[in-house]
Amino acid sequence: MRNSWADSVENVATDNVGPSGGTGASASTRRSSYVPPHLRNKPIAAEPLAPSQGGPPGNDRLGFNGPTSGSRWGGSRPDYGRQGGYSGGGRSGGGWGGRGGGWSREREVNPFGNDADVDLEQSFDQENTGINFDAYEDIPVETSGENVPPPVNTFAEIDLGEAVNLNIRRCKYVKPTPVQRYAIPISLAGRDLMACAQTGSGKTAAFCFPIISGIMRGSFPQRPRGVRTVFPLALILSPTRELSMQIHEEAKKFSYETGVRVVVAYGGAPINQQLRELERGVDILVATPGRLVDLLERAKVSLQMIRYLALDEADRMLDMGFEPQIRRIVEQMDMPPPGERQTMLFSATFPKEIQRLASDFLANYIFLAVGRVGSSTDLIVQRVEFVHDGDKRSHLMDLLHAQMANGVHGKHALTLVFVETKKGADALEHWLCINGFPATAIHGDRTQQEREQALRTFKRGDTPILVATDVAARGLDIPHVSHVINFDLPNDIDDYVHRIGRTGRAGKTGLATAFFNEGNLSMSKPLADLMQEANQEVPEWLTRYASRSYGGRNRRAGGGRFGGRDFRRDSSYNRSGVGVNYYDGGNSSGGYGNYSGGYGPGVTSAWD
DNA sequence: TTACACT
Repeated sequence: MRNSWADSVENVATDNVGPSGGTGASASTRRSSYVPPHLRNKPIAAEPLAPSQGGPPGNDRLGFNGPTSGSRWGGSRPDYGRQGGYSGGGRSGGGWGGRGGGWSREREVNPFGNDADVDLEQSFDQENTGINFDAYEDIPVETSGENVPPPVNTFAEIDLGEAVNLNIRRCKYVKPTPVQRYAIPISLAGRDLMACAQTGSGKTAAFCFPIISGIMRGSFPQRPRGVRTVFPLALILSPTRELSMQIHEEAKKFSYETGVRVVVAYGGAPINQQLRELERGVDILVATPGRLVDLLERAKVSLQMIRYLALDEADRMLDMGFEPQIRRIVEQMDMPPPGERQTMLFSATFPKEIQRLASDFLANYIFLAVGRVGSSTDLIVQRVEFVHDGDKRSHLMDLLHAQMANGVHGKHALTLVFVETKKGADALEHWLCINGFPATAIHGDRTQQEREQALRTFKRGDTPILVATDVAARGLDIPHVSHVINFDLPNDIDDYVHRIGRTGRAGKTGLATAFFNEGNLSMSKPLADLMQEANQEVPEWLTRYASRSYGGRNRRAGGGRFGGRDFRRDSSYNRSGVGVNYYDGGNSSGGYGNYSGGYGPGVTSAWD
């Protein structure tokens, strides 16, 4: 049902974010044969498997047994340096028929919906991708580290395999985003990676594609069977339940009909259903830390077969609240150490002290910084207004009324309002509702059902205003958020960066308004600096506050147009200062000669 | 000090 205001914004917000993830759709009927998991990696017999052959016994749910060999991708890649990695390329003639396969005989739900294959033959124009590639022109990129693999320009250049390539087309991805262009070759080369890139710039695909293709072509020892413990090959951790769900949804699209199984586990939901999913088999586990620790303690999951570890929103995962849990998972359970697994850390912000912590998890890693696509660029118009606490509600009301008067609201113009506390979120939601604004709220004191419901009605536009705590600050991809209001400013500039990154997604423009008052003095300088960097109009009064330099504990991760800079380059972490050349400013060649593994000479001792 | 992360 469309009404006039919806029509009026239709032209403004015409993003198209690919196919919706329909559920209940039947699997493609084209799939005529099935290669069971326990045969997929068998040495290849002379004849390909007949459609009717094989099929696991009903209780064969731990898959991938038997000696492994066989890669459909026989060609060898240039070796970019990792010794003893898991990139099992080089063999030829193997394969499992390119028809997918899987852990159980049940049909895999088509995450693309019924009609996904219909237009596969059409040529894709950029209108369909949901990503405005023009916005990616001239994105500045920095890489550092030893022997950095060169970026690619097209998916065709990347050897991800037929099945993944098909999913890329189903996703209507025309060409890789900047972070994908750099991160995928790095990851395919088996290298560890620390990457700064705004979510919404294709980060999830950047770490999922290499993991999926690596699992498909890799050879792994037989996973124990007959026990209630499952042994995933890849672990993806994220700081919130909703973000884990979102990663899971995406990963299922990327792995459709590849035979690679993705399972999600998070708290607030009944554990039994998650356990059942796990017991049906799992290659890639997406999880929040708390629930994963629970599963590990119950010995339902073992990490001893982990070959890929990805931390999304890695700086959050390593900050005070999360660090002990993450260390426990990564260092104190049965996960293979750095060097024996491949580790990828992604975040839009990477403060140096967090980089230092993170380097414990990495071996000879490459640092990658992709200029922000969605936050401190001109894609987001940032405004700051001086509003006393007592005036915030009426000021918010003014903003919302003004929006409505301009026709900027409705299904395609959602407003996300960030507050500091859970109580504050409830209070503001209630106040908005009794004042006639269709609002809902999401925060950690609501039940998981309520949280998911809130996100759903917000996305659908049924409640086009969402009041949120920082639970919604990171990573969530909510199309059509046209306005982010920082009703309460966060205490940390990086949190601000993540919050406003909920708008201006995938190359589209957005508006971010912040309410500033005496309670936010410590934010004046970092906020003014950030806005300045982003060519935003900085109000004169904010510059005045900033020049008085309050607080000062608010670090900017890096300068200029980047979300961060390799802390190994910072001389304060490098006492010796002797010609350590980690850094190649032009992302091209040369300049790695002095790097000798680990963190490099003079660096390891810098903080111990 | 808050928020997030398991029953």
